Amino acid sequence: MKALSIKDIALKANVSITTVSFIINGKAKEKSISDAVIKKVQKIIIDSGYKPNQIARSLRTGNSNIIGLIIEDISNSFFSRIARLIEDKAYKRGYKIIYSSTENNVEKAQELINLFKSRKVDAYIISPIKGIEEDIQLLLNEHKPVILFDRNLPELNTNYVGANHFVASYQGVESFIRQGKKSIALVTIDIDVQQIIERYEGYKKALIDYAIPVDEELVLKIPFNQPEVETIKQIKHLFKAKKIDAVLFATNYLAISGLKVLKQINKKIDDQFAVIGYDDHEAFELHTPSISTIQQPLEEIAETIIKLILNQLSSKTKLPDQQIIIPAKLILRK
Amino acid sequence: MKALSIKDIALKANVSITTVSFIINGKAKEKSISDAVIKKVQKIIIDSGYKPNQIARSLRTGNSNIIGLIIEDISNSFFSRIARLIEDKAYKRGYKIIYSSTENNVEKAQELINLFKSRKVDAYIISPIKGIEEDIQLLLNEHKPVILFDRNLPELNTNYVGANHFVASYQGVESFIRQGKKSIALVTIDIDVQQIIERYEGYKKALIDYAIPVDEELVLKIPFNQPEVETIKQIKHLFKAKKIDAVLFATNYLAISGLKVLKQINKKIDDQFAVIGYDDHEAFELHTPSISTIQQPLEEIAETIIKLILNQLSSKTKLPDQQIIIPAKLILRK
DNA sequence: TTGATATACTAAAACGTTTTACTTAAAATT
DNA sequence: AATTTTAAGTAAAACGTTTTAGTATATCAA
Repeated sequence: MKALSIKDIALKANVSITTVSFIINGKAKEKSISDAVIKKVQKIIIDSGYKPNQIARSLRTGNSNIIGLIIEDISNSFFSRIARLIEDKAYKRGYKIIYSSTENNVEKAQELINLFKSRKVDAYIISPIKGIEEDIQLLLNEHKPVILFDRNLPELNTNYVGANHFVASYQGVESFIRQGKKSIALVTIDIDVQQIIERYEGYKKALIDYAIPVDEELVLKIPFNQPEVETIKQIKHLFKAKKIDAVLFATNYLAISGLKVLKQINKKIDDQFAVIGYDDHEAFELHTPSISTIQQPLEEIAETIIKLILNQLSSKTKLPDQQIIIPAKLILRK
Repeated sequence: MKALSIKDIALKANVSITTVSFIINGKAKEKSISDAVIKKVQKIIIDSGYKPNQIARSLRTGNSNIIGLIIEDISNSFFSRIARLIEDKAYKRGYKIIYSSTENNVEKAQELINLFKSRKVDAYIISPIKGIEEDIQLLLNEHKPVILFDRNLPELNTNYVGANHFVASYQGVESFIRQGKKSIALVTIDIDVQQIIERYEGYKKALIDYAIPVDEELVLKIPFNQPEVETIKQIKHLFKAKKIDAVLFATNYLAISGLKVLKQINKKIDDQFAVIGYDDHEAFELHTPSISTIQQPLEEIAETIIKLILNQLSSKTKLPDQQIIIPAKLILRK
């Protein structure tokens, strides 16, 4: 049983395909189709359950009403939450989102961009990784709206929405210092992306501003994409080797691993030892004691991204690029 | 700068479009195209960076190498983890996944099915809700492979992959009873889907088998989709109103809410009070004490789903429907 | 030498839309 | 009465592929 086509509808209504198309696309008035015909065709469409073939439509028009979302890993709660928010907001405005994970793998990211490109998505929301600058530049050359988020690629002239990681990280460390901490560790990730570097810079700047010597041995850079057991081993080693009274984790999964270590070595979080996580996670609030964290304003980030996209899609001329930095919030928990 | 088309390649190579198409699709040998021509065309394709337009391809062939995944909520870790696994496995076999959340909203689910249908996805993986039986039946009528997972719709003749919730729930309660618990609560969700009902049935059966009277007041059915504050209120009320020594939560987010309540009312999990969650969650392991849980074998579920789909896609005849029930595992933690 | 078969390739239809550039008749304007 | 404008619609091209049904030449078997 083949699906109905516009031809079938035209046949049934005894009008031309063109007329049906005009009616479907709301151009009936402007193309001076009579009310009687409009009514008749609309009734047939409803009764028959006809749905236009979007593939044919896309082939003809070159667009799709679909926005492609490329993220690092959908199973990370930061990304899945933001994906959900973006999806909701886009949906309300008549756009669908399709998303896929890169796993921080350059080839996979490139393939995804090509997949989305060949599917003619109207715009791209990308949490990028180093190595895909050229591929993104190609999108920009084709005048496709591209919004980077979470991580910026400064060499690219496009839009970016992200949190102020430098300030957030600075404030986290500052709060440690105000509690009288002196030996403050940073567990971060060994990857050359701007937002991670900013977190490190914020950490360093705070120490310097408060005249605390920066000890590089207190900075643990976890290799990217390594199995969690390894990460746990390294964090455990740091905690044992150095006398530490506070630790800032640069991502939520590092913090989760860190909390597992604390549990394993039976080290308590208390007046002697403080922890701040990043990006929040349900486990943080629930933990005993609750874990303070640097919270990115997901709702606001999602909203900003969607607004930027829609502005661009509705404007015929290229809008100026915007770099929107949204403050992150330090949530202190006891 | 328009994208290259097959026509451009044909022109450059001084051959027909047909020849190029055969070469692209690996049919050159079978269509007896000479090696020299194959080489020449392939070189031009590589050098020019030509990528076939998938939309045109889909329009012509009616398929897309894309599998549609429809889930309840991508921000729920059960779904985001399984989405990630499915994505990985499909990707390795040359299929892409596009996914979207229904939020348990019938209309949204229907729209998504229509979206995917109009995008000509080759197969559907659906975590269904009541009310979309007809829409799914339409897919089946069109002979599209459909795999339901997590929840079954028994009135539909199609494939299903899910965990054995009845047994899992039974075993959870049984383990409570073996610990000497008598007043065992179930916090579940008020929704008419099979896998949730099974969890309730397993709970009841275990109590009956061990001659413990079933007290309906110990079963809290949380309305679906209500804000978490409400849920917390209701659980708090249950814990205060009744003398309870064990509680089984029927989903991971209910367990999370329950743990928040325990924290708020400062009730400890210890020899006097036991908790089992469902579907696992990073917070469970990290919690002090760690929370036991009923773990669905995500990896196995994902693998089974993909296998079923690929079998169907590669078979010309309709394969018999399969209902695959995979045991869930009770993970006891201290 | 003739008909069959293999080799090497191609023209054109088809997929289902949108959109441009018409046509035809009626109404309005001069 | 002749011309212009408006109303109501339509034919056909175009989007970029895949695939069917060829064609033309060379080779082979009888």
